[in-house]
Amino acid sequence: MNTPITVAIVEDKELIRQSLAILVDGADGFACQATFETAEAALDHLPGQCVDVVLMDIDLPGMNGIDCVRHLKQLCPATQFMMCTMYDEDETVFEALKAGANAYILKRSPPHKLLEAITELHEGGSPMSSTIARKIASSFHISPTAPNELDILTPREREILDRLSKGHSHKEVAAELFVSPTTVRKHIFNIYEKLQVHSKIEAVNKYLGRK
Amino acid sequence: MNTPITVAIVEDKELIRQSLAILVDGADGFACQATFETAEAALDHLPGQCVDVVLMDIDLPGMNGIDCVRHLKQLCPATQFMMCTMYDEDETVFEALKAGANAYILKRSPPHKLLEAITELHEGGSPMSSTIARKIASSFHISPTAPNELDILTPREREILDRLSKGHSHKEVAAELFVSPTTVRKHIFNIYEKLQVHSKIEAVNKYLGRK
DNA sequence: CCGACAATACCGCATTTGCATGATTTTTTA
DNA sequence: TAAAAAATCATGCAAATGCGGTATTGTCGG
Repeated sequence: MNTPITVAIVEDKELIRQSLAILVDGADGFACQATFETAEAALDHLPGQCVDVVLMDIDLPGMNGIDCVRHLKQLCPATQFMMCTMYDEDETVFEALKAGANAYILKRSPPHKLLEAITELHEGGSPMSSTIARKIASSFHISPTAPNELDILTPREREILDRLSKGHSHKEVAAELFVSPTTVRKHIFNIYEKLQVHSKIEAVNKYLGRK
Repeated sequence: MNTPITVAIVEDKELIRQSLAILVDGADGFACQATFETAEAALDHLPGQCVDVVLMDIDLPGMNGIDCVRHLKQLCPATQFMMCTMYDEDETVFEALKAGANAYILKRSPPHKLLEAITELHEGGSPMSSTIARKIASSFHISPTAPNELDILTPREREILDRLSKGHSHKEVAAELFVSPTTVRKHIFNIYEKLQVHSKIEAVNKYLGRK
């Protein structure tokens, strides 16, 4: 415990902010260096003192915690951000991760779990409340409904669609595959019929599984 | 602890398999119902007895653990799979998640952590070793090189690009935004210049962050 | 052997798109 | 407030694209 992990807290609710500060400061090996009521206050003062870990509430008045992380991560790349929220809503989780957060825990976590999470985060891990982690894991699962659509395409059609998805034109694909441009156009036409679309972008979106 | 969590273990190394079985069976609330040396053996016998949780090694002789999960997940959708491996290589993590695994821990985890993870997994969580979780979290981060590209677009240009990405033509976008089609075309032209691309698909690929 | 399908290829037409040039008005910002 | 940036609109051309029909060849399964 030579040098304690320095922590900052961004949380608008007085009671929670104080509780967290006391918990962190009271524990061995941790030092609560600053607390802020708003995202704006954190943005003003944190860049100067770049702490190790920031506990960030999401539902703040004014700027929300996610946008705050997005900005702070630019200014303090070394600082680790732990989102700390009441709810486990789908969208916010992914937005927070995109913004640069490396941990996401629910406020209902027991105190010792919280301290453990801070340590893990500081050591290069990414602690997640398990329900949060499940959401993330699920987002990787291949959906069992979609794949059939692409199954009805022939290998040649998939080949062409793949090249279209990389931004190549009829002519370019034809040259790459050593066939006539009209052939490629015919294939594309067939692909559209099978996938029930009417443009390259719609076809590519289906191909890449994003609609 | 009314009904214990039933567990199966797939692991080729005798010593590790035995250790895990003893650990699980010895703990309160857990029951090790089967152990297998190979993926093939698990595929043969598991579907009949569908346990709650399967601990799956990845580096198996013959079929690897990831492909094994891919097949078993179809046959036993209710069973939860925990990948259990020595190394934390990038690709295998994501492949395992895609295959349907909901937990991924390193073998070096202490025994009590392992039991805790099994419980969490069974209760709907997705326990991950923290270094694994970091990899996953990082995969969501917007790369620090790319974002500038989209930042140089104006809000209006992003709006238009977003609609293009949904497969709308410039005419449709014009109608949606109540402006002239020529205006939309001008915007699109400006977008191409800023992103250094020459077609819709290339622009949309950059917009959606996949090149 | 024959029908179904895939892959190849062509013609033609209307529309969309990529690219160039130019201009006006509003908004932002220095 | 003056300069810069953004949003709006227009005209025009050549190429790419979407959509329709037609036809030949080869492969595969019944």
